[in-house]
Amino acid sequence: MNVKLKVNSVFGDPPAIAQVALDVPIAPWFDYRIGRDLQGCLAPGVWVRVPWASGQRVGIVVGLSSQTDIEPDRLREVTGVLEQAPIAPENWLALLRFGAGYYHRGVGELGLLAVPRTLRSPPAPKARQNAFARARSAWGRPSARRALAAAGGGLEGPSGAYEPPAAAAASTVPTAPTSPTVPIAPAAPIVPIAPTPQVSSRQDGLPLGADQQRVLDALVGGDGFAVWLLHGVTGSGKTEVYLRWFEAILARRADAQVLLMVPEIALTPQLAGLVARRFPPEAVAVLHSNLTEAERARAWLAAAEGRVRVVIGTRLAVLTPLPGLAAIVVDEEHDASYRQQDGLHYSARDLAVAAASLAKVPVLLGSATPSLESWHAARRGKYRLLRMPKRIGGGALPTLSLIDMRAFRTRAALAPAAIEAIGATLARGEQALVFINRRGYAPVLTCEACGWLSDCPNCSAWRVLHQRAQAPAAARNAGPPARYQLVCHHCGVDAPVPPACPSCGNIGLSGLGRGTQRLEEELAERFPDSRIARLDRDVARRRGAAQAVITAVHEGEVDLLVGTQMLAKGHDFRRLSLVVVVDGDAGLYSADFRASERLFATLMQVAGRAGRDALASRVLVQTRFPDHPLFACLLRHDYDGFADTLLAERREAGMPPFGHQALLRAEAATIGEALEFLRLARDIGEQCLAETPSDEIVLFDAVPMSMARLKGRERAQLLVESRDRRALHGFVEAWLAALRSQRSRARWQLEIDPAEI
DNA sequence: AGCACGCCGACT
DNA sequence: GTCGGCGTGCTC
Repeated sequence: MNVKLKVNSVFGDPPAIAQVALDVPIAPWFDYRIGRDLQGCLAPGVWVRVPWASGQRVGIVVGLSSQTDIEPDRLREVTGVLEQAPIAPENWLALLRFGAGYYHRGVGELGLLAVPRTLRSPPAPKARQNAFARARSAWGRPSARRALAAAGGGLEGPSGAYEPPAAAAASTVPTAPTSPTVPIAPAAPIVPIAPTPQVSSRQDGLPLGADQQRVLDALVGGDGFAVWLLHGVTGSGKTEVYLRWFEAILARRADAQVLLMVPEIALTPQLAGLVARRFPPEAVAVLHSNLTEAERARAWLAAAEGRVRVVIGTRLAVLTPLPGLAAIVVDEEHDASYRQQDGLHYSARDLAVAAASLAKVPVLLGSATPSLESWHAARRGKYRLLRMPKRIGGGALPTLSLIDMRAFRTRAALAPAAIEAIGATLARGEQALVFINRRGYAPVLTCEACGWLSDCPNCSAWRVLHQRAQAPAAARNAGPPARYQLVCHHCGVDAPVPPACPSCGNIGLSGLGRGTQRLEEELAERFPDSRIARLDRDVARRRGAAQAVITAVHEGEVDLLVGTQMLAKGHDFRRLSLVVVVDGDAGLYSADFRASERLFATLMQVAGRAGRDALASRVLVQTRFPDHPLFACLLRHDYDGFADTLLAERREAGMPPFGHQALLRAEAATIGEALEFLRLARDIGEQCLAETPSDEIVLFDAVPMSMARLKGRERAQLLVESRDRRALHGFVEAWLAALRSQRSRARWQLEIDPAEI
């Protein structure tokens, strides 16, 4: 490609061009002329208003330059500075630059993602008050912490202003080192944090356990950037370690801020509540997707101006500017909800590590079942491994056993042994949990007689059932309709479903992982006298409904709890002594190579729900594959064994974390159009490779996606793999440039490190 | 991504 | 006669 030639140099040295990041996905930034009145007022991190098409937009200056290659007559002028906005700290800008480069997106796309809408929309000329000023002045009011109270389960913050000791009140809001001659937001008092617990917590007054103390000592003794991987079983007291570490860090510097990332606030109310009670309420901000716009603006601004010391949030919180960032904790770091699944796909866990590195501060990744990526990094010595293998208070881990479902040819969801165990538990007056491990996996085909599974002739992946796209009318009349196909999501190979088992000739082939629909009826029939409650997405959609169910369980108003994924997390039910996992192998065989890693984590986690209060507890896992090595490790509570086995497999297959992936997804009105675009993209990719030979890159064939017929549009995807991350990113850069100049009716998007394929 | 402009169906 | 469907094109 030829380089472009037009460079409009501007006379005089003072940079006359501002590079402004906007939330517009067509360029990394946009150049604007700097008018005379704004000379010297602009610097990286300053928020500005700029003209955009027929309107105005809010953006952030990310650079200054004396030249541009935009034609002079198209170049427009910065309208003005948002003087009420806090200057973006350098650590945040650095994270945005890194993230934008890594995900091949614009700085503004990433950076403005987490900025509350009210703050990033251009101020209305006739608005009574500036959005920033409004959000700022509202923070002290009790209503501002309603969200915190909700998350924390009934926290009542002191009303009115908090009066800090004089020493702390003297400090000011830190500003970016690049801060130019722009008025700074009024300094707010910083809340001091004492190094000792102030309010009661679960472990208050108790000394830390030996493991906890050892881990805390290691953390507190660290300095500068480090990634710590804390592998601690459920109930080992990770939360208390986080809190004490935070207290130590916050006590060191009056402007220090810490970030606690959690998978989903609504599902980890205990953690949020604990933190909220441990620190002065005005020192804590909670950021999650259930906040109202006003709440979000207040919390975000308080964090961005350094007025709060502790920020608790879900994945988006990693993109909050924190001028005093001093440490990050990612709790349950393996959790899938750290990955943004639509729009701009990113991994908040990975960004947290990058943020820590760029800010030269430590980050702690905590989990009972670390992601294989993190485990591998720890094994290589890149991350520092810390262990807490025992439950605090010497509580025993639950006893796990398997129920072999191959013995039952009926479609009943529960085996007799499971029903019997539930009955015995209820008879003792204890609680039981029936866990449904349902997920939207495309099912693998299996033979009910011999256990054959639809493997792929080309790779180490499984082929999964796809509903065939509508066949052309001519073909439809031609013969028996082949409604299903077997498709490999990895290499793209497809074939009609065989009429009989290729291994034993049996006719009974079926999709794996069906048949939990009747579960509740079955339970109601079997245990008519028990109080049954259900908790799943549908129930949780209603505001407060999930909390109501959980409260009822805590108060002993429920005997039998039936639920999905959301019950696997965080909750600590005291009288729960039995967990039955209905479909313990859902996802064991799936198109997605990460499915078994997720299954193991889910099963370990749900097992951790049982018996945290010293009741002798059991976990029963129903499966049709009791010989699978995953279960052997699970029964022994052997994470290491499982992870190392899986790592060896991944190494063999060149899969992450040993290989790296990018996924091109396309969406069009018909599957034909989507595939056509991807085939073209593949040709273009091959050309890119021919120009810049890099034998490490593998482009696979386009795969039509069956499940995703959203809004009448069809989707397809194409996988790219490489052993060498740099080579992959270099290729992607060139490939994207070529693809963008292509016009197609297909809508497409490139995903780095795809979560599911 | 928004948001304009622009050219064809069912409604007061 | 209009309101409105979303196809196409543009934004420093």
